[in-house]
Amino acid sequence: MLEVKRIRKNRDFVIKSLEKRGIKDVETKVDEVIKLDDDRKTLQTESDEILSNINKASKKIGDLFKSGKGNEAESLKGEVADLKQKVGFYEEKLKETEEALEANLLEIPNVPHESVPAGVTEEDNEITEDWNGPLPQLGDEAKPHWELIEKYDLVDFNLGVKIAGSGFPVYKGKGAVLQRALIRYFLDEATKAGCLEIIPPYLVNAATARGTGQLPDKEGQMYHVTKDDLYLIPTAEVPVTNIFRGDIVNADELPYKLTAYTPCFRREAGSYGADVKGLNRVHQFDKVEMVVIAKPEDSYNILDWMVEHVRNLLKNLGLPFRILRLCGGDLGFTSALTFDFEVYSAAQKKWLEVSSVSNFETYQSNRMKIRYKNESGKSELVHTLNGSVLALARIVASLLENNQTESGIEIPSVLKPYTGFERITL
RNA sequence: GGUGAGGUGGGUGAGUGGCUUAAACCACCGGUUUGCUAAACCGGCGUACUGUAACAGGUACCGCGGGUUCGAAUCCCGCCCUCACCGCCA
Repeated sequence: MLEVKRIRKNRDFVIKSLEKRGIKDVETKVDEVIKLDDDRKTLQTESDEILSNINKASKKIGDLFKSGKGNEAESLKGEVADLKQKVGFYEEKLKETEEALEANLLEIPNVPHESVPAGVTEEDNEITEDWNGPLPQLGDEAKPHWELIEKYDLVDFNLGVKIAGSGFPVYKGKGAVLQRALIRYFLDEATKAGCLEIIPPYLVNAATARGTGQLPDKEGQMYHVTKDDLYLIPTAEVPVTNIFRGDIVNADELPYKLTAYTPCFRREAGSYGADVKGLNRVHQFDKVEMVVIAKPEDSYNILDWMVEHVRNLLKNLGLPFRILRLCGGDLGFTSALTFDFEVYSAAQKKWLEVSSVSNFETYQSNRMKIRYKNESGKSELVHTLNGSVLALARIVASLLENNQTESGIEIPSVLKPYTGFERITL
């Protein structure tokens, strides 16, 4: 959530920036927060003063008893009782105000970065880098990936339905090996780029889900194990960023660059049609994620660095891709700036989102209280960033479609050391 | 799942109702001394809110939430978590 101090300091700028998201009544919401914060301060000051008087009186009572002046002590007790009643009232008010303040803050999304274009739908996203080479031209006999999968027996969706339900693919043979090869390749590249590899828990508690903002905004997106009150992770971002929840990290060690492979579980309630065909949108998919904890002054350089990392992966895989700067309306609730990567899936003739690289600035770290000591020794919130490097299912879809030939599916050369085979054939 | 023990600052760990303003030690930072390093000595060393031009000052925090009391780390109740042993088990 946003920092109240920042809202107070830059009220007009915050309002103007939030309007790029196309949400209503921004000004009202912002001013409500400021008003509640004013109330909170007043109440805090008043209740603190009374508490201070109670503390003084209590000390005095102790002294009076010790020096044998029991009578005076008894009359003081009466005064304290009055004060306690009064402070009870203020404390209750204070608690209500704090809760209202927090509830209001949770409803305000992150302030978009100045470079974010105003806009409502994905049509308004800015293509910052379009594919300037030729798109793969496939012959008439070209098949979409769900037919290729069947032809070469790489993934079995029906088996997944039998075991779990729709949207839970079962990878088989070379399909499974290709999957594993991609995971290893992505992890190796992230490690080479300086990331520490993590294998986190795949189930998380509510506090963790709240930390990265999945709760309360995206509750319906996650699978919930009610018996133990745990959530299946929708992305490695959730457990990995929460490693630092509540910490004051060592400034000298920043930035922390982490990477993790995890399966990702998403309920995708309400999805239907061509969107969910084949591997386009599934309930369980594999992803390698990168998470960075950075000093505020470094975070946008790191964002660029992450974008460059993803660009290189896609280049090395030989997949046509484009990069989008998300507009205000399409930008995630907690993000300040997001670049999406889309690869072209030649048989479907569709662009598929395979990576989303975001800077959350202090929005997550404020909720999670991740801080560091700046040079003058003051605690300051860190910036958090994350990005997919990359999401597997759709990479596989595009790879199969783009690389199909009459004699089989060609494996990109960077993957050959990992797969151990050069093409997928009948 | 059963039984027991326990949760105190960055770490170890003392503290069973008011000289606790959380001891002491370690770690860390600064200083003195010093060929260098080390040692010794001195000082500093939590978080949040509030407050101030900046200091100062105030309040809260000893797992979490309630309660008793003029006063709670300390007493009472509930919850959570950790550890150990047993059972089951990759």
